[in-house]
Amino acid sequence: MTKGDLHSELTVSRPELLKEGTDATFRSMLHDLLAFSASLEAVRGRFGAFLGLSGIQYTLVVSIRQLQGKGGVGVKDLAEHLGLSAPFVTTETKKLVRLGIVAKATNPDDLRRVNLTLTDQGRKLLLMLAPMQREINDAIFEPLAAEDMDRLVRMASDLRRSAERAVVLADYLLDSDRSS
Amino acid sequence: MTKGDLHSELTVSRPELLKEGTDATFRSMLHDLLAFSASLEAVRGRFGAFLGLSGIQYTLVVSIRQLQGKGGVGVKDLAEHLGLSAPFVTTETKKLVRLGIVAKATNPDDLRRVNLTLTDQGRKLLLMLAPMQREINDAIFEPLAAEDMDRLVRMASDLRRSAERAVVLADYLLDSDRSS
DNA sequence: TTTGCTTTACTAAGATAGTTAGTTTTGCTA
DNA sequence: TAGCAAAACTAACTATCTTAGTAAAGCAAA
Repeated sequence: MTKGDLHSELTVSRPELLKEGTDATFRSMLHDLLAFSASLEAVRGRFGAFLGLSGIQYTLVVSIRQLQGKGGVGVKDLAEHLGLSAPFVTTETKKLVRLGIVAKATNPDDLRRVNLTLTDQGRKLLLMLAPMQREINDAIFEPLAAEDMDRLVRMASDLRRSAERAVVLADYLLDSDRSS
Repeated sequence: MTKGDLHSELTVSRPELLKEGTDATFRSMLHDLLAFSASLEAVRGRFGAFLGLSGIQYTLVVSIRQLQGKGGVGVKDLAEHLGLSAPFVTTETKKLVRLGIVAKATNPDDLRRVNLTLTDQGRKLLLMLAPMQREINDAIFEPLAAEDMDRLVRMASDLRRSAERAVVLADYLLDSDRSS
């Protein structure tokens, strides 16, 4: 079978990933990437546990800090930033408000909106976590040389965009398959 | 604040990631990596949908094909390969057996074990999917130059290992924090 | 200015993707 | 051969997330 063969069983066609005619290297790399991201999520869960939160609650707290700017961030913007549904953000932030980590106020310029901000306690919690984060994050990226690191920053950004496009493409292919 | 300051709010200490004294580059890279892996999972879900399966069922089918070797793969080995619990693999593979995609047989050499293999129909399904996979996978990695690709293979492998170690370290830090 | 469409957040209900605990059967070893 | 270990399974539960529908507020056109 050749590279362009429509009936090939190969799951990728880039020659860099086809050693000796198989896509084994590619599959192995994908498996590594998925395992890596599973560990990243697991670490996030540990960061949350350190603060008495679930992993997703930790992510919400960090994102609110990042996005709140001067006046706070809305439910919808926060949901979009994290790729979550707005109702889910509503219910989880309500829990964080009950815990005293997040404050919720109506936006005076648009009464439909809500301004989410961190409370003093929320900021304090994140500061308590920083030393542990530093140790863990350093451990994760320890094997990478300095040049690798710079390249990873760029590659992560490129791959994020191309993978998002690929999801759209997959939806399109799936749909044209269904209607054929 | 200096790099080694125990009270720094920085979440990483590698100088490559500290542009102008902030860890913004690092945080942004982490966000990109997590968004990338979310898209990879989304794509996996589309591959499953193409075959009438959930994302995790698709992953199980592919892993069974990869691990079955001559006589089939056991529930426990499959669960470990994917980082899942054995009971979850039991229930999901039962569904795949009902769908005629996977065959389950008692291992004659050890009656406690089970041999999971793909049926002819299962193999046929995966072959039907290959062209779409090739198109999607090529799209995902399109922005990477050939040298990037080689480096990514190596980095994925290194990062997988170091991140797994970091999870263990996080558990240790969490535990010593609890008991102090 | 009021009619109707859109946007924001919220509640309720439910799906999905897993887990832990406990049981049964088989295999292994002192 | 007694007893511990290992494999798979069942049941019950949990976390994470969605969709559908509702209510209130804003906006735009007649």
